Amino acid sequence: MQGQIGVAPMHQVSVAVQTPAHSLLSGPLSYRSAQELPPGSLVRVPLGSRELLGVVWDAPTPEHPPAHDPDKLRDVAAVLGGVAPLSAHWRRLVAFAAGYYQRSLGEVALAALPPQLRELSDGQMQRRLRRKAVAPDGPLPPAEPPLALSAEQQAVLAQLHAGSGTFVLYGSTGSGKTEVYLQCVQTLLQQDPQAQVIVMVPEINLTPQLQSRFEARFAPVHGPASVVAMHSGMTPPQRLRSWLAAHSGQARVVLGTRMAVFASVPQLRLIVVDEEHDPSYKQQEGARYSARDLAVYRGQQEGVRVILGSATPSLETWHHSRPAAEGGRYQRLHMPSRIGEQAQLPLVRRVDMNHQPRRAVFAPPLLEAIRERVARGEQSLVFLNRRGYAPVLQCTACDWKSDCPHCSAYRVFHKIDRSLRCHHCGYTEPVPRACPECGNLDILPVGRGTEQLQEQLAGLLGNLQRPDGTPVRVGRIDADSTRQQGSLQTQLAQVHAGEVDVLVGTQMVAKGHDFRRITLVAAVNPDGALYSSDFRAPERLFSLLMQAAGRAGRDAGIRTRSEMWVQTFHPAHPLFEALKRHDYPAFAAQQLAERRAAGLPPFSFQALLRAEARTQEVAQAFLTAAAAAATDALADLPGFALVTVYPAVPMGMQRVANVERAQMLLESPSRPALQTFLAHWHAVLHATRQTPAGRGLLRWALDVDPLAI
DNA sequence: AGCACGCCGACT
DNA sequence: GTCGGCGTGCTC
Repeated sequence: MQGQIGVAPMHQVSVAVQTPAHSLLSGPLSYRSAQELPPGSLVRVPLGSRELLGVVWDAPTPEHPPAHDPDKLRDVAAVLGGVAPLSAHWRRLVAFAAGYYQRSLGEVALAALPPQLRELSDGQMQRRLRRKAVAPDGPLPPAEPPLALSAEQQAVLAQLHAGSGTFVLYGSTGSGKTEVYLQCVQTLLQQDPQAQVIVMVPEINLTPQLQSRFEARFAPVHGPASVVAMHSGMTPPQRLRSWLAAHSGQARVVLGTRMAVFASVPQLRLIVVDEEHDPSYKQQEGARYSARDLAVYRGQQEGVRVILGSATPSLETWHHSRPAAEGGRYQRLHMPSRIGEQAQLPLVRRVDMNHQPRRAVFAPPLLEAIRERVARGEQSLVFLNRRGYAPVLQCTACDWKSDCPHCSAYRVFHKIDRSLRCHHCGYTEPVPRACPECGNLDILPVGRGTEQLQEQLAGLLGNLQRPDGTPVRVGRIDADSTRQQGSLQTQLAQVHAGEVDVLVGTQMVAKGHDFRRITLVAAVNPDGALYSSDFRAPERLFSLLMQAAGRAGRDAGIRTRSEMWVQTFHPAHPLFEALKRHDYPAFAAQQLAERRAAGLPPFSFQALLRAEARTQEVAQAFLTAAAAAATDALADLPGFALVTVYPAVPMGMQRVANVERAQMLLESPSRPALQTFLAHWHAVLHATRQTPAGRGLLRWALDVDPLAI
């Protein structure tokens, strides 16, 4: 390299490398290169004493000269020649995400690449690329034929093919949304031998099921590597292989979780976001992006269709899909009917807990209904969104409770291993024999979780027999029972095989899994979300209950109409009224009216500044100083007056692992005004950290479009 | 954020 | 005398 100085002209390149947004090195760094490197090239560059993977961004122009002394630039160490440069579309997506979510370009760019790319040299890379794809054993099975479509599905498919832009596929659980995705993809892949699509699901758990459906349909036609998965549960080599297959155009379908929105897909023709309302699409650390929102942006940029599918769309999406005459930007497609012989939606029954025996966990009529199901050989699903045996342990003599010493939360009692576990920091201890405060031997569980429900149900149904004379079995599926790799799949298989009569579970079982023989779903205690301080709690509850209800009665062979039972102290609540009618539009209209009146999203835009420190005072002092600095430094910005900065407050979970957390809400009716404010605030925040108000601060972060406040 | 350099306590 | 604690400061 050095020998070429003065011989070959040296080029200057800007390179995005992984630098945190907090440091002063937030933009791309400048390097010298003997070769001219097209934007998007992958390179290795020296930074300090390290050598890092970087992405060539744009060459410095006269308008944007390198910020650094040109004589002190270091040379690009290596070019990953085996990998084609990342496209301008990909770079624009990354740049947009970095700007919108207030993170550094390099951080977003590198997070969007498979981690193993950072470790491989060009030589290793070339070897990896030369390795032939493993030939499948024997001939491929014939492609699974497409299913016959209902009239509704056909109409929707026709509109998808005729139109362009962003679509909302609003269809009940069981209305056959997946088949619509499959056939839409099939047509696109047939039309264009290079076409590629991205299909996203909210959770890793849901990928195997969908992947096998896509593979059965497309692998025999387009090759064994035509469908690849992309999620964080894969090993680094698997992720690299999928990424390269997508980047090289070999993979035609990229199926994955939110990270898949950043996949390099050169011939993108469609993005599907299934269950688009699901909160999992929002990344909750690092760059806090919404994969659903980025999918819509990416679709617009690349001029390809985006399908947002849900039975209960997010209110933001629903609002955007109002009629175009009212300002809607997405096209709403509706599939109201369930397909198959069992076309009815489950009957929703509300149980007024005010009129049930006091302290009853299960209302007698619900128990009776479960017993009937067991006797008929049908399955029931009991849903409670709280794992463990009891959320807190309490002393009967003094006021001791099972607090976590490191967090502002109770430790949860897990009877299975007699432990007290903090669900926030993980701190676990054996249950004390006596009260640690006063020595009293009577310490009692308060409230209940899935473990306790399972135990109580087993007790209440204990004398019951299944039709074949064997005793009733009560199973449980939650994050605790599925901790082991593959254990969820095993337990689901047991449920499918009919080994369990009553299944107790958290929201994990409400999402996406088909239970063919379940004819009763019960929500034991859903009232918590009705009067929550989180304005999105009702939306989440409605969606969860609709999804849970959708688990029931998907087997055409079962003749009894399935039922969804809701135990509540507020049976007349509008949320349950709408649920009873399966009336999402009514629920959405009511919620949107409230949001409009209160000036909440989607009628305003929000961001949170979060701060962490050893003490609450230090965390809040930083936030308050940051707000004051904004008033001083940003007052002349266009739209400044449209941004409301609320006072700093402790976070809902105030202390986690001995770190105090505080936050400050920003709100504006104008997204551009909020964006302008945030973009300029960044430098101010950085400077505020250096002032006395930033002393002792552990870290700060911005969350744009936060889901929970 | 890494990873250096740098200046003070308990060990082979 | 050195190994190592983590406090500031720099990285194109």
